[in-house]
Amino acid sequence: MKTVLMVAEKPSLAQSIARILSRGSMSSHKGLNGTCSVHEYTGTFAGQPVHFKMTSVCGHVMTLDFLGKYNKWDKVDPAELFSQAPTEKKEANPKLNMVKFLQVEGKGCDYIVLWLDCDKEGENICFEVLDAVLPVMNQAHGSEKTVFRARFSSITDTDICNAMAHLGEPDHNEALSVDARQELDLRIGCAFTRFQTKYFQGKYGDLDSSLISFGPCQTPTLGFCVERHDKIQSFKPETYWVLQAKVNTDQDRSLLLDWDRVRVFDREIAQMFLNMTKLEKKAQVEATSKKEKAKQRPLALNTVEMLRVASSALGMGPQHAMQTAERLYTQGYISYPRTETTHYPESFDLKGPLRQQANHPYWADTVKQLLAEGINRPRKGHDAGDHPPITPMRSATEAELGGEAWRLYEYITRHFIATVSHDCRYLQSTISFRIGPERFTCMGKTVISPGFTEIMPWQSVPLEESLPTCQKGDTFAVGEVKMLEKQTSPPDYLTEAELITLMEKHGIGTDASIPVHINNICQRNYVVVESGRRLKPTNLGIVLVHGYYKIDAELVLPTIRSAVEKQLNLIAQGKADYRQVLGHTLDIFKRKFHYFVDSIAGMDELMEVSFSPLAATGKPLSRCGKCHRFMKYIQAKPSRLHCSHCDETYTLPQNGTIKLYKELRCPLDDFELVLWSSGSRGKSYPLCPYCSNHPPFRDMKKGTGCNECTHPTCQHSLSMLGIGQCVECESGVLVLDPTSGPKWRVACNRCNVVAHCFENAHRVRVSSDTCGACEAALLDVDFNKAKSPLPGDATQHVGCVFCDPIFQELVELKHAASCHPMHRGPGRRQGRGRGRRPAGKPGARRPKDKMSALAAYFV
DNA sequence: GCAAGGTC
Repeated sequence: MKTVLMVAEKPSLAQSIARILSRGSMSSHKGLNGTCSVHEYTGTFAGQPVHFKMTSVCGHVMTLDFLGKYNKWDKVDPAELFSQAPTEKKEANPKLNMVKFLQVEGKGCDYIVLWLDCDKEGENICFEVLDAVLPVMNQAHGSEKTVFRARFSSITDTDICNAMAHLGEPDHNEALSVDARQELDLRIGCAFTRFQTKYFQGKYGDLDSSLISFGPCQTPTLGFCVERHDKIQSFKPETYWVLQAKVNTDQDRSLLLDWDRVRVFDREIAQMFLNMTKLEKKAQVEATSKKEKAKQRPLALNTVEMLRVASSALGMGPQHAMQTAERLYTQGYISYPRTETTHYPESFDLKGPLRQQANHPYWADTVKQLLAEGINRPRKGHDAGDHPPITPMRSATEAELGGEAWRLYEYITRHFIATVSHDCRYLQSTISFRIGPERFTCMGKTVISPGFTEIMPWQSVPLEESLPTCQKGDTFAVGEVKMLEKQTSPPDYLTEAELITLMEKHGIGTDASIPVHINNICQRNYVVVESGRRLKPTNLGIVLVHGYYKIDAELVLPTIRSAVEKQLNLIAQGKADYRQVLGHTLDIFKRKFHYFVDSIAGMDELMEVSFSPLAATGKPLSRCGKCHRFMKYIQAKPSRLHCSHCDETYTLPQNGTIKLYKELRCPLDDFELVLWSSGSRGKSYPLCPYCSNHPPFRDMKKGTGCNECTHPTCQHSLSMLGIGQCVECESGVLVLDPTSGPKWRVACNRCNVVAHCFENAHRVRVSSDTCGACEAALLDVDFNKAKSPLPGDATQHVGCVFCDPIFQELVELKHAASCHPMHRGPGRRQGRGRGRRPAGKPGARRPKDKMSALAAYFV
């Protein structure tokens, strides 16, 4: 029997589609990556009995990047990224082992049916899948077709079966347009980002952003925020005047009337109108009207709308809202949360999800009534052909979900119930009055039937006192007419919800990527989220956008993205050649880039106003090994040391504090060492600013401290302070923290394992001897006389922290003990070693003299 | 260290 491989875009869809096509009779198992499942069943295909294997990828299989050597920022001129630098496709998520997985499942299959999402990205993934799988599939017989594309617009039985019955072919042009998009985004984004970052970070010390990024989506996103900022800044309040009249109604109440002219900007004129109306004692009714109006129930919920409401009503950022929604989805509480669709397919079972809510403590009554009286069909929305609108699938309580998840779930559920409820109907009454020559109006709303506003009370028509019943010609006594002086007020900063709307309107990002772009401009310190989730641009954000405007406004305008997308669509439609469009667009941006580089002084002028030059930033901290002058410690990200005499910058590890380390110097370069420590777990280690940026040994990585330095004799090095292999990670070594006394600690030099060793010891040294059982270095400990834990009056003890019975009592290496060879039984690891020996030479002792030690490291 | 797009 032949085998048909079928591939969907994500595991959840593979399952739903397989369930539909197999009519529920399939057997499933997890694939080798633990994420994707394989669903198998038998059926017929092209008139023959076959075995079906339905599985999925996880989004894109591949991602585009430059060849490794072009990712060295110091070695490559960003201008090269436009053409010279070759790109390669890499596995998007190496942990998933997607290519291998597809090949294992695809081996020996005869046909492949591609069930990827029916958009351009999906079409592109089709070819990524084919690249992986075609080489291992059975060869076709003669001219027989083996590759098929299923096109579907919803995940319903009829649509899926229909797609299966009318298979087509993958569209190469659509896939190519995505290839072009990827290459453009990569080359343009990286070139501008690297240039800006290096240029400004090399000049200013208080920029407070480790990355000054640029991108075709994030930059216009920032642009929207700064545009609003500029409007606020340039706003000039204007004074205006309003007439307000009160009339006394029969019921001994008064009624506030609005002036039909709304407002005037000339005080004299307002005064004139006031004088004229003041003469009049009666207000005459000129007309009355009553109109029945409806407030429409909401459209079914899609991602972008959910994100808007999450931000504006629930105070949840889009990134966080998406994470929460995804959790609700994987736990089965809601349907797939990433969808553009606001329309339920005809066949969608609306009553099922509704019934689920019939006993919910908060809305059981509303739901039961709807079920009894019949639901209202949801309004006709937009069908993007991806997934049904976001729908609650299972009832849940606040206690079950907790906090944030509950609030989002509650909103989703209320919204869903609202979509099948009736519109809110109300009566709008209007009375028009004339007082002297001026007209005034009074409006009132009374609810006829609340409809969906019952389940969405925040949408309800506000309760108002009802208007008096009257008719044309009636008169009321004027209680008071007064003139109010008011001022126009500036707009406020853009809310996140408004930004989402703007992005959607201009086609900046997609439902899945909008949260990412907003998050990016926050993380890069271009904007900060203020109360009410309003986005206030920082100085850096403002200067960047003003700089783009000054040099080349297209770099920040939302129009450039859509112009590029138009070109890409031509590729997709087969009306333009992929190479030509790509080459042409890259050429334009290359010119823009060179112009930007040549004109950067224009942006620099703006930077100068807000930021201080490197030399004027920071506090003197440690001495440079070259000129022996103090270098300044620049705290703003990326934190670093700057020697203004040598004009050199030395990057420091981030997210920790830096202190001078006892004025000790590195034996290799004479730089004064600094002590890096992280707050949370009390980890710290000395670090040479020069070695950390220019590692002296081949096996020392850039950006590391003395605890990874393999200097054979320096008292701060891994060689001297290392004890043994880390208890958790594979490559790390536990290193004594020489500054940690009196509560002595050892810490892994790779992962974040920190272990407490001894208290009440005034000195701890790492001995040159190793443990006979596990090869870890022995510790030589001098305890305080008064508090020594040792038997008798002894204060000194030498032993292995893992194996010595006295030390085992004291050392909090609980985790370590359980996986130590002595307690673990026959294990994989041989000895613990101390990591400071060259690998592959078990049992090799540390060379005793310096020369042979150096020789060992320089081979 | 960089983009934007999928998805987990």
